[in-house]
Amino acid sequence: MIEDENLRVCPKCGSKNLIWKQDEGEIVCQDCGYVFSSEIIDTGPEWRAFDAEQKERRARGGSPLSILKPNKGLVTEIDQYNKDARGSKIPVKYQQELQRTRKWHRRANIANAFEKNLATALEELDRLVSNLNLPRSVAEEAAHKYRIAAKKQLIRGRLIESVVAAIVYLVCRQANIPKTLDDIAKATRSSKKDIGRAYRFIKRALSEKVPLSDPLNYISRYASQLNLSEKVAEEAKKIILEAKEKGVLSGRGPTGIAAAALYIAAARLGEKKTQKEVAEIAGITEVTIRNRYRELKEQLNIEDISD
DNA sequence: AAGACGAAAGTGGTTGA
DNA sequence: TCAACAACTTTCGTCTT
Repeated sequence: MIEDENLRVCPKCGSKNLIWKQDEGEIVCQDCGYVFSSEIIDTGPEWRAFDAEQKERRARGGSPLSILKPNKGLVTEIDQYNKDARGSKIPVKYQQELQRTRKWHRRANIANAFEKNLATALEELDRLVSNLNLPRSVAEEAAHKYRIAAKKQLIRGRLIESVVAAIVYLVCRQANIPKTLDDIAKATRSSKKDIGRAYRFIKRALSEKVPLSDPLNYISRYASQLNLSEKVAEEAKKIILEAKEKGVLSGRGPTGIAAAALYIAAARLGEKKTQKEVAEIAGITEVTIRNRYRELKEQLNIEDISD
């Protein structure tokens, strides 16, 4: 992925000294610390054209693949009546043979449906993973899990897109890759609600264990998007670690905690950002930052921001 | 004028009877 | 299945810089 022409140069400082942090799904500039988030890459010139074209095509006629889906009028059926094309009865001695044909036809169709379903899913998976700039291992793990889910008939009545997104989310969580449900939802056409529902269902059905997501994972991404220095990120991580020890964080959303810690750290090191700025990047509101900030201040003797 | 603060009411999802 | 509940959001008035 990093071999791609468009991604060779840091958009901020022009450096070519980039590394791909597989485990976090991010590309980081070694010189200025800039993190290529999926959003930044999405709006890049080459990608946008590609994306828009694809979107348009889909909007106009549905994806090219949809015609391959079952029940679009392309499936042939052999009906249950033992009549030939003119409507006259078929001789009994041929009926058994017909029955056999019917059976194989049905089996072939089922196998095809399964394969087609899988093909659609894998295509969608591929698209999602590259849109979100996730490492290859995620795609492979997700494909594996999808296959299992499909075999267990867990997809019934759910949009393939939602299930794929749900599984990607699940794999990210397990790999501690800081992507929120919101991030994933933005890269698909399914709603957050749908994906969440599919996620919970799949998680339960496959009895997958998912660790609680850690605020620490979000720090470097937010810090980069806010143009904050590496020092601030480190400071924020310290704050979170300290808070963890005192057990202040339970039950709170990880993004809110990360945002508040960054807010404090930035102010402390003279790179102050407004609550609004931080809130926007973290996808939460100012109120939540204030609440977390207040809690952190009470529990760990943190000085006031204004000085 | 913009940022920070917090109260109050609303939202969507989880949990437990 | 429904009501209580926690976390978070929206909205708004007030105070501070």
